[in-house]
Amino acid sequence: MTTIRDVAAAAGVSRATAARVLANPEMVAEATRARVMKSVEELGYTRNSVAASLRTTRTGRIIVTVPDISNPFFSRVIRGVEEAAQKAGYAVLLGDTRNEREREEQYAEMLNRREADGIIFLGHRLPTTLARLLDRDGARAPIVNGCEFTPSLGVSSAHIDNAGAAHEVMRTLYEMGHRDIALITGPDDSPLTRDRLIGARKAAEDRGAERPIVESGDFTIESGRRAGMSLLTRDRPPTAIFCFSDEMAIGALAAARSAGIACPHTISIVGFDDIQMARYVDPPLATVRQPMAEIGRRTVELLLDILNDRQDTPVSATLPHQLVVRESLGPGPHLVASNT
Amino acid sequence: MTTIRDVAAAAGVSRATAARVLANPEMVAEATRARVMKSVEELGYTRNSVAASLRTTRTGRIIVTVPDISNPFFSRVIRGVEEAAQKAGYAVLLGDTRNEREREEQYAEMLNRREADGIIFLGHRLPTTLARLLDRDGARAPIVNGCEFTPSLGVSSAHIDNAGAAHEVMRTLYEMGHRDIALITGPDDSPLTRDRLIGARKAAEDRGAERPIVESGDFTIESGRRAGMSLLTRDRPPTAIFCFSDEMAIGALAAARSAGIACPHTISIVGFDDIQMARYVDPPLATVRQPMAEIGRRTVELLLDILNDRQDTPVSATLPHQLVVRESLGPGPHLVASNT
DNA sequence: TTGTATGCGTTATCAT
DNA sequence: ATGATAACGCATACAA
Repeated sequence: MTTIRDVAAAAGVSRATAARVLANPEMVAEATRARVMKSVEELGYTRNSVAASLRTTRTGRIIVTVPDISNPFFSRVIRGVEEAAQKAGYAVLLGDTRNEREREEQYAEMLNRREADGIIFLGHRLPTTLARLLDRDGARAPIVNGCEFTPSLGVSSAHIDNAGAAHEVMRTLYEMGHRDIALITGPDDSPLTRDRLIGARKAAEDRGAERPIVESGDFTIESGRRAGMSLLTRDRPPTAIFCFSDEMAIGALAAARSAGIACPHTISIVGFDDIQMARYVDPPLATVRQPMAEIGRRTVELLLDILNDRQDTPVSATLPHQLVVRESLGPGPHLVASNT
Repeated sequence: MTTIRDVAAAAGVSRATAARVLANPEMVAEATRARVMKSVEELGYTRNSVAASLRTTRTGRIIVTVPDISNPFFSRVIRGVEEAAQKAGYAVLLGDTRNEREREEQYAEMLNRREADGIIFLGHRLPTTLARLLDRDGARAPIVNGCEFTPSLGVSSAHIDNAGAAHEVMRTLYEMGHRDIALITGPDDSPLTRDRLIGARKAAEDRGAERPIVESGDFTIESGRRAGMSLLTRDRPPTAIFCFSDEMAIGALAAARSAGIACPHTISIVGFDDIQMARYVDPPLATVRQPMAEIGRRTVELLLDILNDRQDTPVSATLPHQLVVRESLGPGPHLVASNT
């Protein structure tokens, strides 16, 4: 491989000068610069980023861990991450953790080995390696979370107002005449589930309504189908189901179809995320739109702020969500009564 | 940061010995080893991978570029890649190229800068940087393709028999009594489109049937919807549409629904890939199953073979596909006639 | 079994 | 404006 040495030799200058042409061209005389550039071209020189990193202690990489890259919500977030990172000159090291703690730790360890400058973790578990780092460096540790926010972690995060969004959905369901409402949540230990649950229950309370029935899922289609089936075969089934992910809602939709229960006529279904598929299923799915790419971009910005010493206290970036009403949401049995 | 020097000093041995404990423990005396390990623990030492890479010229990373990570087909392939890479001790640098040549080149350049040991590109365009490398090192260049195979490139690749699969779909459609068949293909310049087109036309020829009508899309839902709409509003619409991706098929399904055309009664629709959503749409989508994760894993194996000098001639790995018949595929108008 | 010494290719400091 | 030179932290050939 050709090194800066070769270039310098070919151009008849010192290594220092050759290096300067590449790093600070304006510091070098026009003629010398041209000569060096010519050698660079001729020899096909490209900088060895490993050597550069050793010297500068910067890798130009960020790690991003995600519970499941094949989940359409996360893949959109990742797209935002990649876009922002690439624009800022960073490369993305992708870690699919499959929700396994061990894999989360493995990727966190990479930060210690200096394989990357920082880490963005999507998901709710803070690997112990990162906790240690956080302990030592506080808010200056290059760690950012996406989607789930737990203030006590002391980590910057980009997310929506999950409690608020869930509250809105429930209020809308009540206004449309629904009283028997069920929830299909995410895993019980996730702050995201917790926040939405808080918002949903608060709405019931505000309304003086019964507490919603709760089934928990894991955000997958299949878990939505199962939970949906279980809800729809109850003695007194709900008239509306609010799912904490679109994929689960699509599963619930499939459950209703196979049980011969019409949506939205007999059962209304609302999802969460507004993945692309939401508008193409039958009936089109009402949902809460999350700005997925923007969440991804924002986590990168938060991380860059830390890396560039522009931030020394954790930031909680709340991005706007939007309730998207589509045909899967119809009036409930109490609509008239509640309107008069 | 604590380095191997600190560890050596703390343990009262030379740097070499300390380093050996970590790399070749069996070469070091039991007692010394224990002493060194103790220092490692106490000081919280972790190897600086950048320095190690500079010395060994191995990064332990592979680059994977993908046209669109939010495409469910690719995200599954990537999952397979990540899994296999991680298992082999490699990390994955993800590049979402958005089908833009410039971005493809950018990621290819990273190989030159030694930011990774090899590259897997999903998509059909070979960046010029890689072409140059291939020119120089032939089959020993650490470059592998996934999904699309063009023998002339001289690159190892993992994929299915696209022509064969398309042939099978068409044959099945004919056998079920369809005569007016339309195709919604991918981009015209992709070998994948070309191969499937070849297979489909061959099937028509073998059958002595008319050439299928062709609309081209770009694998997205929206392009499928558009193409589907255009096909369904023809003077003499087809009775079956074979789409080169499930997402386009789902778009076509939506088009049929909005046009009031019943599937499968009036129009049969077949997709390609068997993404998870295929079985949950209404009606469930008939399709060709591709072993997505396996394709991903296999590309990694092919790359590792090159990196470990186990392979010096390009390999074309053809993985098995499977026609999956579901309700979106029904009998055509000529079923009885053709059977008697 | 352990230690000494060198170099990987940069970047950056300090002279000139 | 340019050059000489010293790290960065590790791995390893060679010597002891």
